[in-house]
Amino acid sequence: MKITTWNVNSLTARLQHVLDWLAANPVDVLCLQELKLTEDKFPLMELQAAGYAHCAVFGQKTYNGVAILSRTELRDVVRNITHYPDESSRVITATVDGPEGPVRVVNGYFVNGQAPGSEKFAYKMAWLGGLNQYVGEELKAHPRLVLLGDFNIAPEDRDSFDPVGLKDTIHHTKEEREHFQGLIRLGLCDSFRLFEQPEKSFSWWDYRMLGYQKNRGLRIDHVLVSDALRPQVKGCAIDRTPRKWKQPSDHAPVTVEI
DNA sequence: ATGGCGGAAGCATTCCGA
Repeated sequence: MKITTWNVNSLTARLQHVLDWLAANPVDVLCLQELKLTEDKFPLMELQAAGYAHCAVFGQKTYNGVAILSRTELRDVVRNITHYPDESSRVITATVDGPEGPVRVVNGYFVNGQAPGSEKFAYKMAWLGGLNQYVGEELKAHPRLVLLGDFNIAPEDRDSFDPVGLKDTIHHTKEEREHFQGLIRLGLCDSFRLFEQPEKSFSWWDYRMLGYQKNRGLRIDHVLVSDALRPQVKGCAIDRTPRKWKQPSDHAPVTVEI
């Protein structure tokens, strides 16, 4: 089965791109971030017509918002993370049935953090602590687990177009990378790195300064798979195609095959 | 040194993203 994560930067603005991409890439599960809409504005009819009969939505006006779209049933949906009183809609969790058993899918839009030392960075650190605790508990109950989404963390220097110039700036700090490793230590692995990948593989490029054209990007969208799922992962890839379309999201979709 | 683009809210301009 194929599971994709994609930060669409407004589902209202990007619906046609999502539909066009799904028509060409009929994945089983699509996890979206930055919907920027409330659930009553979610384009359920259009997505159901595209084959995604089961949609779990955790929306919010203007900012944030996440959803899981599936061809098959979604069970035990959880909105938000426990142990952290987050006012933003950032995490939605559901169980889907894969060919070799159920898969727990945790879809997150991680806090951006703006700049080290800022209040928003402190929020990012606290939120990441709450997320770690939440995912640890989910893993105990559901060993076959995928944690995916927009992590807003470039885990290693090779995940940045300019690791020297951007050293210790947002997405590149030791503290953020330590939190990423904390998730790995729960018993997860970065599925993208299980396979040979092109040099300078990124998932986000700034709209400004011809970021995409110059491949000045970051790899901040990730699919982490649990130790129980790891032996059956067949591939993980970033699809840069929709980033070349007119008025694209600044993020590319990332797909794992299990 | 800074903003550069793009979306939302809402109608001029600000906030926010990464």
